[in-house]
Amino acid sequence: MSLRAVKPLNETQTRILDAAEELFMQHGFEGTSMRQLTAKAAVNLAAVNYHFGSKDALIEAVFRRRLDPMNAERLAELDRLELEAAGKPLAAEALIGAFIGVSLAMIEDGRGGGRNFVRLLGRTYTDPSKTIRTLLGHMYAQTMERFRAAFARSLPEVPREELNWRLHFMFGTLSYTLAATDAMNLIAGAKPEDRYDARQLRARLIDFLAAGLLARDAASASVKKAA
Amino acid sequence: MSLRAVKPLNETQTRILDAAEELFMQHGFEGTSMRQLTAKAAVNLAAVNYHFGSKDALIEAVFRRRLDPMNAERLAELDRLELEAAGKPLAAEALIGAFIGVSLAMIEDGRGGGRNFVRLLGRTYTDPSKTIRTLLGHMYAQTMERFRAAFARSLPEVPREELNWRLHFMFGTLSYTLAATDAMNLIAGAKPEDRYDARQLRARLIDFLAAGLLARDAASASVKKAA
DNA sequence: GTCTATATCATGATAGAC
DNA sequence: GTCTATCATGATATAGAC
Repeated sequence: MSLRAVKPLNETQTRILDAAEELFMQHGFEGTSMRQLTAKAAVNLAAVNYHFGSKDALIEAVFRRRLDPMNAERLAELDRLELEAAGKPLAAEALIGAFIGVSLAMIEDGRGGGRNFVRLLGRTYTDPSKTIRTLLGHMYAQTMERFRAAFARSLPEVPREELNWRLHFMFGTLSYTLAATDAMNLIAGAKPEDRYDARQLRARLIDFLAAGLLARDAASASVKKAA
Repeated sequence: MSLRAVKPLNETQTRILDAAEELFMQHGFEGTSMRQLTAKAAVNLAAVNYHFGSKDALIEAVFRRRLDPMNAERLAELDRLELEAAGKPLAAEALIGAFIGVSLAMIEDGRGGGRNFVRLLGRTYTDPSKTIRTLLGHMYAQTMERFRAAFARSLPEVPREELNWRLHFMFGTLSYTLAATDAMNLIAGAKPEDRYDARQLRARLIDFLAAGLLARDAASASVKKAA
């Protein structure tokens, strides 16, 4: 939860975490062995258990190292926006930008491993394991609640339940976009890599998502009639 | 590729495939062992290798059993829509509905295992394994090309590259929505299960996605200026 | 703190009886 | 087609030397 509960990491621990986020991204948690992991990190086989206790505890540490600062940054940006707005509701575009911008900026952190992490994160949002889901749920709890409330104030004309769904869709789009940062897998004529420019992607996503969030609410009306 | 290349399955094979799509969905491909799988299917440990040859071949069979008919249905619906339209471009809403409807209908197939499959499919779209990605790419190739062309005719005012991105975002939303059919994981106050009604979800998704696909193209214009 | 060596168990695959 | 038994390998984790 708290930011300062994180102990400083020594070099061995950092190398383990870096290797872990790359291998977990490539092969999943269960598909990555301690042997692969310690070999890639160039540390001893026993080092993971010594420093983290177990493989599960390592998984948690991988997320905690990046996610706690990322969410702190999101909240700081939301604070800043709300201070500027002086009580007025924020534009949906600004809220979307504050939420997705932090992740997207990391796509371009190739050497520092941030890119590996956000791809891993994108995949993990859809991980069905209860342990993982609970872990992510806790790490995101306060951030999500603040943003949900801010979106509700920004879009008072969208019913609460409809808004929940649209926010769900928004996370889906972000999650998939992060997970697939090396290819538009299914789009036939699309070019990969070189077009994954974070700034441009940010602008495209904001346009797409803002339009979706603001869509005229035909669905819930028509279904209410049918039900 | 072709539909009729699929051999009829006996009961043992069907039980193996049903167990596989549930376990692969829950624990991933590498996290599922043959022992778990054959135990759940109530068949002998050697049966997978006898009937399918290997674990990898089983994975392919799992996707082929459902995906080939699903894509055939998508194309049939597209044929039907284009016939009706008699040469005129189709509405984006109709195209979205034809593409996503087939997957969404399977969410409600609890007993038949269709729900397990679409959740698995949602996860697999973001699987980084080259083998898996190539497999899905091949299975979707013709379908994607036909739909991409139809969307391009439907939305002539959206530049080709921008449209590719928006379709990418659309698959992301669908993928995540399918993968997370038991919970809006990250949305705090949201209720799960009982609200995952396929018809309502379909309407909500079409509204959201159509608005996104049709969004005024501010992003690519502003970035072109900056570049 | 780091390493080697090893304990213990699970894995995918197959050979061969029925 | 189904089964048991088994192989070779690789898994996580730890004990104990340095």
